[in-house]
Amino acid sequence: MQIGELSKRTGVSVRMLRYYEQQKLLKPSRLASGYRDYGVEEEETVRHIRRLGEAGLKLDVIRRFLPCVTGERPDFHPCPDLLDTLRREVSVIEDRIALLEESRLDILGYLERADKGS
Amino acid sequence: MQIGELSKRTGVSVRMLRYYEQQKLLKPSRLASGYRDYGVEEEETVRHIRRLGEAGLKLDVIRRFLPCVTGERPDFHPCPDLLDTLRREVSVIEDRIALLEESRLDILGYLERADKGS
DNA sequence: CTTGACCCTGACAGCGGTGTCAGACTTTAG
DNA sequence: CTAAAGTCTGACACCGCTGTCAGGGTCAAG
Repeated sequence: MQIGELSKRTGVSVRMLRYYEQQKLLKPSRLASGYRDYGVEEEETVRHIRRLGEAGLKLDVIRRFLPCVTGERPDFHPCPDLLDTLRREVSVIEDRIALLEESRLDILGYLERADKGS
Repeated sequence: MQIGELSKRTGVSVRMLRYYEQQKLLKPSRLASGYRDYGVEEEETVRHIRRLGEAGLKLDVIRRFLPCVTGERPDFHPCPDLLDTLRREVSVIEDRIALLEESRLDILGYLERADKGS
């Protein structure tokens, strides 16, 4: 599968797919033409990247984490500092969720009042 | 209260407090010296800004929303497009929460496996 | 009066991420 | 063969946000 196809399937721009490769998150093989050639599993990998990125993980953290997520290296023995990073990341995510829920209520509360008032 | 004090109380850098003003989110009065002079209620306003910003709202959206949040204008009659923006924002926030929870489980799941494996 | 802490404005720079453009090559369809 | 669509690399530029620095004023304590 080449890059345009993967882009369509994942909704991630061609630009960003190339960027992910530059950041060593993807390593597509190349056709004789030089075109990138992605395997089917890369589609799922891209979704993982998006999810984790959306959660606020920096790409360099994702890069280290990815082999575990994709199961590419189930035996992967991460260095303790990655584990620490991830544990910290989890609590950051949890804080973030809490904040989002507060904000959500802020806005919903206002919308409700606005509905009543109109 | 001047800017350094407000910064200490809110944990928001002096730089950002000035930036918020430039973005019309705060309008402190000025002392004869030209120093900014914040009222006590601004402290709460700043926390609101942070919460909403953390939730992904852009400052220009927050700017329009703020009068409602602070109750500065409880009678405020927002234009419908602000309401639309906010409704959309709520669903973006909800999507974001869902994503965060997925990511959280991704990471927790991995950490658990790593603990077992060690 | 001097010193140090605080404040002012304005500019520059960086972050991670993203779009876009130019110039060149490849592939596919007509 | 030709034209259109897809791809390649590399660069430039912007976004929102944030830090930092320079050059200068203000204020309170010694």
